Amino acid sequence: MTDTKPKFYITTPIYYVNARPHLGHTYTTIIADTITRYKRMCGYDVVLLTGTDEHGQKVERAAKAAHTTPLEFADRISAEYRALWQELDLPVDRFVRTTEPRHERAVQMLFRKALDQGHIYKGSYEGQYCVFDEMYVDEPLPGNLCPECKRPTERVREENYFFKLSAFQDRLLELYEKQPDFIQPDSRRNEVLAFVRSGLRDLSISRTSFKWGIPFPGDEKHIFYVWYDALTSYITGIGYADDELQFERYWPADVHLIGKEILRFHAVYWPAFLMAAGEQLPKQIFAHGWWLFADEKMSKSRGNMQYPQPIARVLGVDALRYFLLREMVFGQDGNFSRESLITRYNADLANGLGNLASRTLTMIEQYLGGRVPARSAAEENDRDREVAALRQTTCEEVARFYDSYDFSRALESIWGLIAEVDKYLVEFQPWLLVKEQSKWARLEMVLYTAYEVLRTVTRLAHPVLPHATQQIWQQLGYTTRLESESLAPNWWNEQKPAFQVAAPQAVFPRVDKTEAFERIEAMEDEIRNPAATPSAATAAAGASASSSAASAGAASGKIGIEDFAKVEMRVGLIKSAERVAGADKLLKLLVDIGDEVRQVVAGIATAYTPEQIIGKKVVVVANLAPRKLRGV
RNA sequence: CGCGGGGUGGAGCAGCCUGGUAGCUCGUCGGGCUCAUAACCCGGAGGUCGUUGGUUCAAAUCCAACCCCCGCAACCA
Repeated sequence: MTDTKPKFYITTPIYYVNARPHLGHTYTTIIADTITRYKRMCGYDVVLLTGTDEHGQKVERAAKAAHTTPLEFADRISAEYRALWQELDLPVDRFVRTTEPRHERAVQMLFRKALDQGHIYKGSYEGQYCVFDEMYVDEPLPGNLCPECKRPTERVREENYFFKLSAFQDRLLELYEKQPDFIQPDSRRNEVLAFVRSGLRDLSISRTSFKWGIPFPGDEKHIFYVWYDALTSYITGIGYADDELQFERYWPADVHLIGKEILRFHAVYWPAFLMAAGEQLPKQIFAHGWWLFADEKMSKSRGNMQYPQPIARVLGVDALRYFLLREMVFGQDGNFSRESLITRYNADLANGLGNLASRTLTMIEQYLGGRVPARSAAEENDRDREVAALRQTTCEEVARFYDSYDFSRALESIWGLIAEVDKYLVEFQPWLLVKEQSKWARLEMVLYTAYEVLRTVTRLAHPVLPHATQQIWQQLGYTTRLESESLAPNWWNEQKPAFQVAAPQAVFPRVDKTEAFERIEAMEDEIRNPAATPSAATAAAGASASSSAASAGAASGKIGIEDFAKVEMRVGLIKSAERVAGADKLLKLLVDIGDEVRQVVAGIATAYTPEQIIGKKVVVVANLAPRKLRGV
């Protein structure tokens, strides 16, 4: 059945597990989700891919610092990403982890094809290497600092496998030439053109200095360069090495959505890697800008890291989506502030869409007994026709903007239509018409116009505001899922069924600015500075960390998956156990959880004696904040 | 000659590619209305569009030079 529909394959980057998901990742994923919803309403069979990039020296080192293995470390962060997308209702069709076996197969397959075509050679390279950025410094003079991170570089001589990037310079330039929209927006395309024209050097695509990566087929000393590995995930997720039919259906990708900082990898390396293997190229690389915070780049050290959860929890997921898509101008950087977030929420969502829905539905309910108004040609005047015309041009315009991923303009256009009807209602004052029976026909025509616009706006805004629009849709009297309604061209001419509206309910209740601000800020602080991590606490104090043994724990209340994902559970072996003086339920346990021996206090003395429990294995929540119990 | 982004009424931005009455949101002042989530509507005040020079009948918009701000260690869309 889906085979009859045209396909649309879209990807976000696969996010590096070195960082916890923040507003930036969320932005990209929200755009991807919005495009996905839009394309589905236009009748496409859409596949949305995201995932986590889990290899590389940085992960290896971060894991070591966290006293864990790279895989466990990656597991944890990867789970955080999945939990976040779930919390924000961003359903992804394919989630690729670069540590999966299928991905390893895909990378090796792509590589073998390039190898067979003679695009890979083994060479030795000696130069100044920046360990941190995992790259060679251009001018290999000893003592040079890394141009990226200004750290000292190390003299490294490596036998590496090289990819003949230099051989693809002309073909790449030809690609940019023939497909001007391959890289969007245009300003980004110019950057890439300049870079490629300046000359491409062959690229070392293997590493031997560390182990955390995908092994080279036939030469186990080597592992793949992280970008060769990571980019391949775009084909892993649609069956490159496993499912030829699926791969043929969905590849090439219709758009790779990325942030501007990884443009070179996507616009230069990736097409070259694919060309070398004889695979088709993605149709478009779309690079968006960054969110700045008070004009500064988001960064941990500045303490202005922004997380999406507080916004979603205080104002709702739709408010977050609306703000991000409305405020960021096409291809540029955007400024994030809670002030403008809340202002936009109140002005556009509460006073704009929410209020229009409320007043329209209330009047229909009060004046027409809830019956959906019908159009009457006899009562229609020029002004009505003007609004109807605007309704149609808005539909067409919004489709164009959505098609070019210009969300701020699409939303502006939709909101222009909302404002038009607010004006229209004041102009014809249905609340006065209702007082004279002779004007009831006219009244219905006015309400018809308002209803039509509200219906239109609800549908148009659905890709951006999936939850609120569904609510309004039901208040309009529909029982269908809005996502299964069409946004394909000319949908606006379809007949609407006759039925009763449902009771109006506020979909975007106004919020008190100060209060909302403070709530968001408080949650933000909590995420930024979580209670001291257990490893840090034990290392610093060498003292009491208390934790609950799962066998004794009884969860009270329900937690969301996002909370569960934060819980780090470890299996530990109980080394010793003793009763806690002055408490008849508590046992003090020393539990070996692999990289440390943790002291745990558990309220299980009534069920187990110390003798019984020594040597048993238990599940421990390893990242529970330490607390003193009975002085232990 | 490092790269990139930007300088437009109090704040945040659009417009610049495809020159032709300076627009939007918020704020502010005054008025209207009462269906609505103290909302909505109308009107006002407020800008020589960073500077200088050039092209042109005409420049925020094109060209040149200059000034200023921001990002370019890590995290990182």
